[in-house]
Amino acid sequence: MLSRLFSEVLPDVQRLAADWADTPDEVAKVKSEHEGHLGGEDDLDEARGGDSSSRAESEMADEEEDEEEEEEEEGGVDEGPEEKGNKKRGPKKRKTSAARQERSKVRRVKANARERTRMHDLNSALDNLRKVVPCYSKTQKLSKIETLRLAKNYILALGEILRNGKRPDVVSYVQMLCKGLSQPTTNLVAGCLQLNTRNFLTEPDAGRFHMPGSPFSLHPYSSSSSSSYRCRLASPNYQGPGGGPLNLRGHSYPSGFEAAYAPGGASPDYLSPDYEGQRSPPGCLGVGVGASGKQQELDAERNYHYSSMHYSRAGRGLTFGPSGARGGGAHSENIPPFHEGHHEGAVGPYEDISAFFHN
DNA sequence: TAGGCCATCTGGTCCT
DNA sequence: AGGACCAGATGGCCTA
Repeated sequence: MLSRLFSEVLPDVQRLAADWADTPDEVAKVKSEHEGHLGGEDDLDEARGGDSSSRAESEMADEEEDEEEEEEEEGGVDEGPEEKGNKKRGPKKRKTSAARQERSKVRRVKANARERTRMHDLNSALDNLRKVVPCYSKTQKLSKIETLRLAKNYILALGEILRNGKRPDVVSYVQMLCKGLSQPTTNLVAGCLQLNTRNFLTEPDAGRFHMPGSPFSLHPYSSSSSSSYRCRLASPNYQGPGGGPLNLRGHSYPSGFEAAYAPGGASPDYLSPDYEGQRSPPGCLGVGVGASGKQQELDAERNYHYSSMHYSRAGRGLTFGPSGARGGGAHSENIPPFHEGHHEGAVGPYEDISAFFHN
C-alpha cells in the first residue's frame, strides 16, 4: 500500500525525498542511529525492532561461524545414492540437505536484517519529511500515508503560489493542503494552521470566513486582532506589507501569508516568539475531534511544533534538511526548537518567496 | 471490539 | 549468488 502511495505521489516528492534519504551521510547516520537504538530506545517501534533485530543478528553471527563447515559438508551430502541412479535429463534437482537448509536459513536471516534496515531508512526519510510539512508533532506523528499526501499537497500549493505570483487566500491554501487528507489529519492541519475546518470545508464563500459563535471573525486581510489565527509565525521585525524586512519564523506558510495576514504596521504581542497567550479561538481546534484536555494538550503541542523552525539558516545561506547537513549545515534532526534561542532573525526556505512577494 | 497503523517476516522478482 | 525492492501475511498496539 505504501509503495502504491509512493508511486502516486512520488513525482512530487521525489526530489525532496532523494535529497533527504539518499545522501550517503544521511543513510550512514540513520544506520548508526538504528544500531544505537538496538540497545533499547524510548521509541516503541525501534525497541520492538531492536529486540528482534539483535536476536536475528546474534543468530546470524552464530550461523556464519558454521558456514565453512557447511561448505565442506555440502559437496558430499548433495550427491546422495539415489541421485546416482537417476538418469533423468535436465537440470539436476539438488537435494535439500541439512547444510543447504541451514545456509538458506542464514540467507533468510540476513535478508530479514537488511529488510529491517531498509524499512528503518525509509521511516527515517519519512520522519524527515514529517518535519518539513506544515504540521509537525513529535508526540502525534502523521501516519505515513498522510505524511506523503500532505507533502504532495504542500509542494503543489507552493508551486501554485509561485506560478500565480500572488498571495493565495489563506483558506484556499489550507484547502490545497488538506486535499485528500483524512478528516482527522485535516483537523490536525487546520489546528496547526489555527483554522476551523468548518470554515474552509463547508463555507461556500470561504475566502471571507466567519466563525459563528466565536469571538473570531476572520478575514484574510482583516487588520483586526482576530488575525491571531496566524500568531507566532511572523517576526517581531515584521512591519507590514510593503514595510520593512520580513523574517519568517514559521516555515509552513509561504511568506505572502505573513505579509497579508498579520495586522498591518504593528508588531503585536502575539507575533512575538514569546507569545504564550491564546493562540486559537475557543472551539477553533479539534473540530470533529473533540477538544478534550488531552486533545488540547496535543493541539498546543502541535501548534508549538508547527510554529517552530524546521529549518535553519546555519550561519551561511539556507540550509534545509539533510542537503544542508551535507554542506555542514544543520540537519533537520538537529534544528533547534523555536524557543531555544536559535531563531533570532531566522530566515526560512521561503526567503526567496518572501523576496518575490515583496518585490 | 473493530479498525487503523505499524513492524517484521517471507517469498518472489529483478539486477549486478 | 547475493542484494535491493516489493507485496502479502501476520500479529501487536492504540483509539474511538
